[in-house]
Amino acid sequence: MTGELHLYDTATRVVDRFVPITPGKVGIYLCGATVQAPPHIGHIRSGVNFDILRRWLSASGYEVTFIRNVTDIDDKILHTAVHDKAPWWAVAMKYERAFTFAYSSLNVLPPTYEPRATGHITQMIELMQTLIDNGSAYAPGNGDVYLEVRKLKRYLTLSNQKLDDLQPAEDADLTFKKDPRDFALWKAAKPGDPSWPTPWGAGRPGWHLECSAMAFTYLGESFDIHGGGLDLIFPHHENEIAQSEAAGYGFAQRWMHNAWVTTSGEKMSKSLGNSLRIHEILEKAVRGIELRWYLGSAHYRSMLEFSFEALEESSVNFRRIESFLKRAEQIIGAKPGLEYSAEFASAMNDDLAVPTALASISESVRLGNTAITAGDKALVATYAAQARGALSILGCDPDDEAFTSQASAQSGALDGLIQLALDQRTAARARKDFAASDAIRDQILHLGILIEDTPQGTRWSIT
RNA sequence: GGUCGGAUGGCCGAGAGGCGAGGCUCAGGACUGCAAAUCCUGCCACACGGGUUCAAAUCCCGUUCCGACCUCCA
Repeated sequence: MTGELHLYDTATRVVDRFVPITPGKVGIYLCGATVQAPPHIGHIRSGVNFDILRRWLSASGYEVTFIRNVTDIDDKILHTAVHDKAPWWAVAMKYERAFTFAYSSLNVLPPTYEPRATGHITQMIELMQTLIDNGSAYAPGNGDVYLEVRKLKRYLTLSNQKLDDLQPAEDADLTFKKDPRDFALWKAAKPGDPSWPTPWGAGRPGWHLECSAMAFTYLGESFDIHGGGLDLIFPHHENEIAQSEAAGYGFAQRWMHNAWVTTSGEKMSKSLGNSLRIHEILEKAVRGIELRWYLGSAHYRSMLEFSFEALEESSVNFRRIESFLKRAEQIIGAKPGLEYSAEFASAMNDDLAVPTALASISESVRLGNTAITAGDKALVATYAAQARGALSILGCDPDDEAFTSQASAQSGALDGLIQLALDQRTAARARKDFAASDAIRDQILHLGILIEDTPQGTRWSIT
């Protein structure tokens, strides 16, 4: 692959060269969370995958505008609110915070802007007005507003389906719809539900409208990349396209969809109850940086079959790279730089071939370790910079503040105490009292501190 | 019924006509007081049956199994 970025497009099902609308700039809209429950690792995989895309675009010199929405009003939020006996807006805020926590724990960069659906009712009404004025949508008079899908020039172009092949909705309500496949832009208020006034009656947004309205507000009529999970292709993204194109917008030039995290071969789903929550994994299993490494390690279009064994194995792999960087830092006497190899770049340019990019990092680490043995400081610095720079693009730089601030609290005094024990042990080894030195090593290991003897002296790390 | 994916070594996970990705595990070696770490070597896999080709994990035909979407979904 060349030095030019190539990306897959769900609409064409082909990997081709990425050409932005405006040279040097990229606008991305990512469907973010519907804040109805705590985030599971599938949600955050999507965040991580697109964060890697964003970081690679930035590293490649693009100025990226990254919009990731929060859908803070929908049926499930209202149901949860009733169940929890809490106001719907409290439910939405609670889970929005949980998502924000999960994103930041895994070093997913905050979006350029994070618009909430409820903050864009005005823009939605404007969009609906446009669609009604040009005959694409209709308000039957009960407060609902529908898009008339039979009138569209094209529809279902992403999922490549035929309108008549779709399984008819079982509960299609034809009281107000002209066609059972017409979808709601706006839903009339029911007693007790939150509502906003519109020219067609009080109500609340349908599911798809907010993304079209917000993408237009922040990225304009046409923008470069629209992303989301595989399951959003239909109906969500099809309906976004329908609304936006009916309004005369060019909308997204490229569609990218991340695949699932699965457990036992099945999609991780809220309804099946097999979801793995981010905070549970961080409490029980691994650090944030390791979870990120794992979630980012498979290609974004491949299923990732989750298991704690695989997560642990992946973490072992990561710690090897991390420990190389630590040793390299000691030897060169400074933080390694932030470069990346040509192999890494060409892998990333090939539709973000992270697994291949990972192989190039392993190569840098191996060569770097050999350079350490050889005592070649310049080479150590070169390979350490390659590894660290590549890690940084994947959002897994161990020296990134996002991670160091999580761990550094305990160091300080501990450092001195451990040094005391190490001095005792070094003295014992000097007088060949190996029973004593091994006893120190064993005892300190029980406390979770690993001691290693190297030609450069004894080093320790927290296990 | 329609649409779309997948099946790769003990495990994870790339690749998409020839030149054995990478990692983890395991075994052996080097180094080491011993460990650990590191490096080296080894472990020749592509669901099944046909076909095309000088050459197939990769292309074609068929089969089996698994999964996703079809108006809640990352």
